[in-house]
Amino acid sequence: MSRTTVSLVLNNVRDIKISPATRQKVMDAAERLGYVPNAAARALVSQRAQIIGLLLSRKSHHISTDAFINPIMQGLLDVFRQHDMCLLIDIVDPDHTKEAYIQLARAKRIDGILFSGPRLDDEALKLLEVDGFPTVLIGQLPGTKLCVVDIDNCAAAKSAVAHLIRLGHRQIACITNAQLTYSAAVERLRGYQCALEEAGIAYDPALVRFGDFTIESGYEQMRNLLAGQTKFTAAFVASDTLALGARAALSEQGLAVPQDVALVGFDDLPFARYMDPPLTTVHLPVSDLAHRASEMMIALLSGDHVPCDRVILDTELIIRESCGASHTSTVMKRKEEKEGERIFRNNL
Amino acid sequence: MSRTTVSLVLNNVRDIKISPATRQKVMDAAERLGYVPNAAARALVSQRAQIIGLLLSRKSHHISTDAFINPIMQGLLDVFRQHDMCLLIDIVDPDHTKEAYIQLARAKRIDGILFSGPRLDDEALKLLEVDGFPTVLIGQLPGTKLCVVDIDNCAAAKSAVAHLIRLGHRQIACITNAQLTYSAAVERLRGYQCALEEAGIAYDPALVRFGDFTIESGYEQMRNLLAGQTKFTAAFVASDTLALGARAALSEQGLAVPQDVALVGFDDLPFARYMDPPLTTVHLPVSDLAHRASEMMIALLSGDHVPCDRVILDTELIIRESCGASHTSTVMKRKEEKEGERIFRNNL
DNA sequence: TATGATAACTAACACGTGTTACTAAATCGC
DNA sequence: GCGATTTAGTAACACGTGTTAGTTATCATA
Repeated sequence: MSRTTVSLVLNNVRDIKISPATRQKVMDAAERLGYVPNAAARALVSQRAQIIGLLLSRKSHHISTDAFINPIMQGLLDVFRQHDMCLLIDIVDPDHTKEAYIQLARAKRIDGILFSGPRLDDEALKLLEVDGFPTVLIGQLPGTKLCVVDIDNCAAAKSAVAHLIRLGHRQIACITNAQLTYSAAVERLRGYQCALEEAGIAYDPALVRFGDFTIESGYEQMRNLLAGQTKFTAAFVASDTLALGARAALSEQGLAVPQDVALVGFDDLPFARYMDPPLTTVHLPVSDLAHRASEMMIALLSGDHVPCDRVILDTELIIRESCGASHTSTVMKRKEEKEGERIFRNNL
Repeated sequence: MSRTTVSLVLNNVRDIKISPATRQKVMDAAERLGYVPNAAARALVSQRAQIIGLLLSRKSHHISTDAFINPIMQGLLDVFRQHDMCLLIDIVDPDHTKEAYIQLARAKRIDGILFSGPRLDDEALKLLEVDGFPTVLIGQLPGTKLCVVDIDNCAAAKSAVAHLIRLGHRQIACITNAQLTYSAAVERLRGYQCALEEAGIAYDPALVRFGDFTIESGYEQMRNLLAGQTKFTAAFVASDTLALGARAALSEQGLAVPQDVALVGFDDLPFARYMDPPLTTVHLPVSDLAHRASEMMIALLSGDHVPCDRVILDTELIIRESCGASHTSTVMKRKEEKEGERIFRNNL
């Protein structure tokens, strides 16, 4: 019984004639010995590592509180499992070696890259495009030909702020989710500006602050806003994580939400509905994003024609109580939330 | 100029004579071509994949809200980066193929396994032990010889509950962080029981509920407790994530924290200090856990003698306001938190 | 100049698999 | 009974690297 026979049997190669007896003998032996083909040898000959890299483009210390990562990972693994793919994770921190992830690609340690949260100033990303390395962006990047799976951050943010305007607010503060090197932060800020403009409200930089992914930054920036001269009756915080910190800063100053300051978040993280008051926020279809991204990657790798290289998923404005638009009684509010929540689809 | 010369130069092999001119020529060419040695070929010949697997032992849908994972990943990557190691992530869900992760090991796709949150009924783990595969548990497992990095869940839980007792509470409810198939859940429950026992309080199963990692389960189980006949004035929720849900259930019923029900959590997740009121909780040195675990793995792989195969890190009870022991004014509370927080070291 | 030592480089093997081309045995058609 | 076809199995190469042993050129020494 040769090595070849074993390979043929274990890989279940079609249209090949192996007697059932031999086949069974091979299976038995493999089972008995706990034999599993060596991944490196297999990768070497097949030119496929069967590993996809998920690259998180943000500072290392921002990973801890990033609630976006987990559902993405879960979604990816769900799909990968069905294709015998593995998931490798790495951080792309501008403070580290710039081309670290390019090396992963060139060494063929990974077959493809899912790139989350691209930065506008990431030069290495362009290298990937030149190399023609299979890449899917989770998030957008102006002027790239790479595959993209994302939401319309601008439209989503606009709908959130428009909602506040609809409720009568004119002085609306904004805290971005991150610095403007991150494309999502730029887009969400732009949505804020668009909503103001459409309502004929002048954009006032004194009401805008820049966060950096963390709860702390939400807290600090809200304190900063409150310490400023310009008054506001509502705030759009472009990340639920930061909204949590912002709310803490508000109640620390004795300000009630939504009575004194109406609050709207972004992301609809799991805790948003359990905040006090429950947070009005933009729902991000994180799970869908992950599924679409991973399926696009699989298609890219299998050489199939990729039908659409630009997927923009719908978001929804989930209206809870932090914006002051909900009027269900406090006691029963959460019980009826599913019915009580009003949803505005942003991309119809 | 042969392939061998290139290999020698690029790997910076010591005690080998290569003329500076040749050396430079090699470096230049590599730079120009963007050459990076093929990982699979390297792994095949060196018998090292340079990849460590982080295995998350919990149900797939519990990954989303598990705030423990991110800081662990961050800590691991910090250490791995210095050793040219990569991080591969996978979920060990009892509903999937049991031996999926054993295959990763046998295929030598990964050099070692960091196993987070071992379940008592995981049979495959014993296989790893038999195989002698480099493994470090993050969390404990009775009767294993594997390396362990963990905290003393029992002592930590005990100190939290003892604190409530010290404040005068006698009817103390408990919601576990997970089902009792997870060793950490068992230990935390045991800590709760020990504290009661030492104070001469009878253990009442009517005051105990079992969570499952999610905010929802905290919410549901607290509602369940409140709907029960047995009254309580305090609750120990063995996970901050669940505590968030529990607090929502309390305020939904018009119960104030800590006036009506004192609350103590576990984990000291980033949001704990920003809850309203700030959550008294047990601080888990997550970052340390990750560092110690990864360093232990590196030592294991380098064949060094591993000095200690069982590292138990200290926890601290962080006293904020949800337990009713803090008396700083509400307005200034967070500002003075760092000084105002009282800390009890659990393992001296 | 002959001898040995050293510097600089290379040919050849090993790693464990997938795959192709080939051989031997068995079966079939007439 | 004999060539043609099908069935079952194998030898040999390729994948891209690290490494060992070996081969020239260069140079110092007696």
